[in-house]
Amino acid sequence: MRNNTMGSLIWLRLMRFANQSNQLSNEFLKRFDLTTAQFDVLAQIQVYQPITQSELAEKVVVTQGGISRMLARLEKESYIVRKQEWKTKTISLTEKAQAVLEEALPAQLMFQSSFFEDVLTKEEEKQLYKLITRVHKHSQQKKFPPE
Amino acid sequence: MRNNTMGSLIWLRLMRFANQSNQLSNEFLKRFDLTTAQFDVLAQIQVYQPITQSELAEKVVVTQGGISRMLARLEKESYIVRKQEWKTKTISLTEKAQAVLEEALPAQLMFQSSFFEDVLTKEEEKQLYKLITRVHKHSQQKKFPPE
DNA sequence: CTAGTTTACTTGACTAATCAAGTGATTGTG
DNA sequence: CACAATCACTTGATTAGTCAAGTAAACTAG
Repeated sequence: MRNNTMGSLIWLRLMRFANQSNQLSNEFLKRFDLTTAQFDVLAQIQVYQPITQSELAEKVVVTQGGISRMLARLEKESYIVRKQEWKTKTISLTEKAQAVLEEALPAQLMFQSSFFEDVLTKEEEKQLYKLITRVHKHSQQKKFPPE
Repeated sequence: MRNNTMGSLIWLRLMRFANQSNQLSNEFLKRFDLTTAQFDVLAQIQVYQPITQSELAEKVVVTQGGISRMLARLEKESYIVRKQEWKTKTISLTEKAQAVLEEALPAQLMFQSSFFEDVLTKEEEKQLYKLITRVHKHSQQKKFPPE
């Protein structure tokens, strides 16, 4: 019926795994009162602060509108401050966010790693990273799929 | 600064790729007037119809509430019909959905495959599938992360 | 036969995203 | 100098999902 190709099988697996691990990550981060999306944004800000909204949007691969809303939420929870500077808004972390990240970041890195370390050898991890990186980079070139 | 582990690097790549390819898939399916999520649900119904809502929710890994809303949308667009049977609602595809899928399904399978076929050898595809399957299965066991 | 439990589904409040249209400074250019 | 274009950001409408509380049918006692 559905003569699945190898590629479509990989795709399904990948999507289901991404979904699943995202949910588990949300569950995990609940103890820090964060969602995966919020953590991702805060971690990027920490690395690149001070940063403008549009730059940040690019880093986390979200539209301008998306980042605007996300930052509005994060500001309401006083994780970040936005300073109007010229026409640009410059974003940086508050003490609160800094403190939360200090705990959450290493924990989350461990958590993420555990998905792979528990079942793959060092060699296999490297192999997987190599393959997924190649696939990812290729997909970025793909921007405009042929009609 | 961020002493990233191999695992956390893989995770980031995987998530960004899942995100990216999901967006591209949405763009691709626009010609059929479908989103990736809708396509996924319709394809599952096609395989398993007639099926109940709760069974379907499990297949596509979404909550009861989520599937309820999704099916309400699909019904409004008359892609599916829901027949109350006892206390259960049995779902099946309409002619319209059947016709759309006939075109969309092979196209989408091709599209998904192209992410991998273009950059990996047959051998590497098998390797990637093996690794991601192991990782995915492991994540399903993981259901309740340790406190 | 009525009361309580379970099952299947819905719904309200929320997070997170998209697109497209709108706002409001800053920067050309005639 | 004024008008248009551009840039950075916001916002309304919509899709897609979550959780938790609610409804209604169908079983399961006492």
